[in-house]
Amino acid sequence: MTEDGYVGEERDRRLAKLDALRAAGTDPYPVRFDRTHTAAEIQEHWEHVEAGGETDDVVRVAGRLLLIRRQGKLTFATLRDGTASVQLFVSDAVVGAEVHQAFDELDLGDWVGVEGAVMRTKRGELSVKLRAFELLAKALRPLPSKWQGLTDVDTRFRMRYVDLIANDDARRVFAIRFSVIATIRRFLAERRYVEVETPVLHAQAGGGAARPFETYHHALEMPLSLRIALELHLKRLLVGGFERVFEIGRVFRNEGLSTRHNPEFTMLECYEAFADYTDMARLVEELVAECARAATGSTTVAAGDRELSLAPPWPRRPMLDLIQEHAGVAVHPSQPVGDLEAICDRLGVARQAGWGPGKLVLELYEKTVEPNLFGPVFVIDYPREVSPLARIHRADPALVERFEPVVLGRELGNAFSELNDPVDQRQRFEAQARLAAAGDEEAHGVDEDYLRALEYGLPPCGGLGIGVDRLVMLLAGVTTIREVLLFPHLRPEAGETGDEGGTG
RNA sequence: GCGCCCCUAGCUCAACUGGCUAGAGCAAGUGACUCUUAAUCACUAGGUUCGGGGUUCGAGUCCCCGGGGGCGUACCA
Repeated sequence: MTEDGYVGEERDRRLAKLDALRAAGTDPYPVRFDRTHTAAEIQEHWEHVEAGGETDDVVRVAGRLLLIRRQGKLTFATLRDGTASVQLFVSDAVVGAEVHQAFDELDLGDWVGVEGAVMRTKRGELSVKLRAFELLAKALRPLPSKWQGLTDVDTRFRMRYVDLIANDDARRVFAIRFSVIATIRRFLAERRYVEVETPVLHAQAGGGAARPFETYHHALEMPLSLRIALELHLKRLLVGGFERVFEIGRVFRNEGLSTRHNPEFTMLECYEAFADYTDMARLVEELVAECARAATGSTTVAAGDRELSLAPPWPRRPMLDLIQEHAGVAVHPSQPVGDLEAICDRLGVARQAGWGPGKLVLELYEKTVEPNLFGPVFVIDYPREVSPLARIHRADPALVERFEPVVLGRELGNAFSELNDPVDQRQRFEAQARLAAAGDEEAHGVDEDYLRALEYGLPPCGGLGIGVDRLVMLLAGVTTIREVLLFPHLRPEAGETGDEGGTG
């Protein structure tokens, strides 16, 4: 292949400039720059300056050069930092032809630091009237088209740094992401939740239904799995006496990729002693509304051509009622398997041999109800069989106290009144182990240490998991998870691990 | 995994039914220009059409193999 990312003569030209700068005694990569203001601060503090107005207020600002408009003995340039943009006004009359010439040697994409007085041009653009400048870092590669930006999806994700330079929308989406995560931390801290970090490497993956990534510890000579959930360690901490804990952490699931699935993704899980799933539902609706307000300024988000209000309270709807409503059938996980199988077949819901009644009911819900739920809505009370970590429902032993918040036909998370009976938990684990032995790669075995912890006493508690990436997608109005991940998983580029640079 | 679609200059896109030297805008180079805003104007340069093979007088275009990506589907958060 050609040299990776070869960009033609332009790069050679800029490399030659580096040599020329060094020969002239200029370091193209100096060590630091003292700035007095960000671009946003300049825009804000000098907003009052009128068109054509000059000030004696000298500022030092640094950023990347995005546009240059040369106009004879004047040059206008657009400088952008992490906050905003500001125009640079360079005039022979101020700095002399020599400095102006040196400024014009800069290329689009270069990082520069400048010093000058704040002014506003006759045409009304707030500007820094350049007095001196310093190249802070030379860019060797040209920026994408200033007008069309970078649209090739593969390139945008592979070279996210360029995407962030070129596309306002990429920066908007990640600003929402950072705001959501900061809001979660603040929201939970205000409610006396403690943030903890638990292991990523597990001897036994558990806490969810998913196939894990397997790895190997050489010194210990043992296989390890990457975690698929945070749950079991966080509940151990409640045994230890923490009353409210949460973790925002990366979990890993060895499954297919799609617009909604990345092999690693960010999960929030939190657990609260003495609470149940009704408390967690209130927590979720308030948390999501607060994230929406903080990230977008509103609890209303656009959903295609409709508007979706996330303002609490959200309706609570039993799963079995919803199936009755949407599919027109009354089902219950205590019904004989054969009856439920017949219902699935009649409704065209695909099933596999060996599924129990709970799994069949869940499947009916997922196929006939969930895609049609605009939301937000809490779907409550799940079959016991498909919820091995949830407490049996106080009013119906075939169900558990569990809910999923559903928005736009997709679940945002999962929560229960946690199962804290160690004897019941052992039976549930053993049922899972039988599924695993029968070939279910998403079922897991008996976690003896977790059971031992439960035997020391887990207080009654509510637990919650939220897919943070999905929440960000919702608030940012994007439809693929890759848009909300800074570096989504991609196959390696051709030649990336091979004999790259064969011609270079 | 499976199905359908896409890959042309640094970026964004053209190129009829297989037909002349693969074009354009931006970016780049040279020149002009003291209030521009995607500055403008003139000129110049820039291509392994994703890679490999094949069919054909002739392939960006058709066929086969491979690579990467997108969408849908399955599983899930």
